[in-house]
Amino acid sequence: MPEVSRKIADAVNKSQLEAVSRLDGPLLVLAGAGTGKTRVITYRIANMIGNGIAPERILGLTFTNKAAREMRERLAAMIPGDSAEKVFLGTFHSFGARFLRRHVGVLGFTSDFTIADEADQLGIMKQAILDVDLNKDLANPKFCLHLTSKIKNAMSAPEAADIRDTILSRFFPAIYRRYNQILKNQNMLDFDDLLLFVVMILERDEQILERSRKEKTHLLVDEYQDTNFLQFRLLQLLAGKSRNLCVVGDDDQSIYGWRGAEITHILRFAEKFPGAKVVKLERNYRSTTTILDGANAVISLNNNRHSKNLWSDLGEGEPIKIISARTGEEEADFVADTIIDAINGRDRLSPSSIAILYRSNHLSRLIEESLRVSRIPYKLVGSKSFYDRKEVRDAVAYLKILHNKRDDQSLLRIIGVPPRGIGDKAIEHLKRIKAESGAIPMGDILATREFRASVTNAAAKSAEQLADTIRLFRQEFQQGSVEIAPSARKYLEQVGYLDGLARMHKDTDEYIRRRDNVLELVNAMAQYQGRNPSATLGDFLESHSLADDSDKVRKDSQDDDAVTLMTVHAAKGLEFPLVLVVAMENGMFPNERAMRDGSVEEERRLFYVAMTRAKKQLILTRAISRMTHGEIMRRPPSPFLGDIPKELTVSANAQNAFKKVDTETLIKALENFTA
DNA sequence: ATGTTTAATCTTTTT
DNA sequence: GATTAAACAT
Repeated sequence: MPEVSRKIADAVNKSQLEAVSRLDGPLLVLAGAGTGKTRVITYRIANMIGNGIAPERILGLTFTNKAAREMRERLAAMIPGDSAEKVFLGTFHSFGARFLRRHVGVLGFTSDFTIADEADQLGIMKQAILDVDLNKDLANPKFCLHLTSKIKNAMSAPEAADIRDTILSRFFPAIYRRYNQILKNQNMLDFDDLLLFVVMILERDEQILERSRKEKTHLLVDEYQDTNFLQFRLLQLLAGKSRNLCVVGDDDQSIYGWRGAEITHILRFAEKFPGAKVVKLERNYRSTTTILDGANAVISLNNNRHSKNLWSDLGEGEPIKIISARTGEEEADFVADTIIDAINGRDRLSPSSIAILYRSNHLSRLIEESLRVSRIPYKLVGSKSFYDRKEVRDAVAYLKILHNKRDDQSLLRIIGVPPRGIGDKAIEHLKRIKAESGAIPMGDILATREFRASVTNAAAKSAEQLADTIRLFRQEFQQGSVEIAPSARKYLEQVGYLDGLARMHKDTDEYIRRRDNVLELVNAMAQYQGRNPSATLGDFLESHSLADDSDKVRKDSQDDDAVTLMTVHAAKGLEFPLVLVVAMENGMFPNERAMRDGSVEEERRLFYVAMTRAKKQLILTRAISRMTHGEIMRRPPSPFLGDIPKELTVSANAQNAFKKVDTETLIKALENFTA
């Protein structure tokens, strides 16, 4: 076994040391919640470098950008020089994107491909359905995208899709092929292609495979329980015969089954990589025994799991609170009151040490209102983020068409925004000519005689202007060594978008707000280039496409010290002294639709993740009735609440928890007192 | 072609 | 309850 530096050996416990020091061959680290997983990974990388493995040859894959960022920071603090910079640490998808920029040529794409976002995918799928002449009532575009993703992730043929509808099952293969063809025509890849194409190239091309294996000799994967088939296959290919593959994960925290993740990968790792060493991390450094025992009791009801025995020596602490409110509003008020008490009361918690978790995004709304009324600073992770605003997406589309002239989706998005005399009719002609001509980019059609002859003078004129401006700035950006932010701003002005916003919104406040959002995007570009001085527009767009929830944080105040609101999914990997989980009702958590898909165990794992985020105190709240779809719904409490042993919990009603005295009663009481 | 009103459709989780 | 598509009026 390789030497481990004294500094590292002193910083880890016995089982952690095993995981850190065994550098060759397959290794599975089963890391329960709060057992120092990130610590193990970073120390392990430091140990690799300490033992002479070149940092360039280490490939660390994660599922979120945030996890990658965190690891790099911790690594940089640990090892001297710029070695930490040289390790590839990133998401599977960003690795795929980087790999494909080099190699995607063999599949007929060019290296300046763009990544299709959800809106692009939907638009392309709608077009594909239209192209195969199917009545759109028969082929739901969203459902088709779902099927497409499943097919790609399983690397199977569209004929193998599991479709009950006989008509759709007959047409789906054609739709699937047409969808991919449109993507290719536009030099675009969807998210799944980012993984699929890497695997295809590695399987097909022995030389690239050998070269890749030599380049990355030591692989490390975080959150292995979330890998899907493509990701598994990628690891298998890259690991090769040397199989220097270390995967870290916790089967109990597998919560992405709906996205194709297969828990069997972690359950059967030792079968797929015979001779694999297995290290279990069971000592929890995070939570009180009350919280841990509660979480263990809940998760032990699952059948499909590695047995494990998580323990901590952090003391019993407070019991788990279960609070019933009459309505969602009352629940939200209770949450705000609890937080005020935690901050100002004897606990003196800082807002940033408090998290409010929920199963689905829309549940944040009521809570937000209460927090605002109570003037509690908060930040919202994910959900309707800044980047989802219409004006920001429009601005991004303007930039995308600049970078990729074949991106028809972006052109269609911006051609009528702001209104410039090109309306439905002109767009019909544009699409018609596109269909007749084959693969000519729509942007080029704008300048053709046929198009100009088909539409009104006004439309032809502004189409020409639009095409000219785009061409002009495309050249500017292609020259490289451009300061992307100022150029982007100039472009958005000259193309008439910023002025257009004013025309589109008579309400000046709204106009200013939207313009500020667009300028905020420009600002984000400047910051991006500040971090990566040689960055091009394409680089910015890629990082924008691959951004995840943890990159999308909406702050309600400038204060960094704020309460965090997020979904349980977004909370994975994080910890907080005080955690509140809201909407603990049957149907909400566990989620009704998820239950219909038969994934009770995954819902339970999700609840396990929620519980194990808490270090000192866990509060679970529910509302007896709640507004959903605009009508009041009564729901029974979540069955998960009953799965927690009674001796670990205390239950109460929200209205008794914080006695609210309105001013009138107070005055009366005072009067009585003075009298 | 564009602006305004009404109807409809959904909210599970996301790289 | 909020966003988006479709229908209608200017």
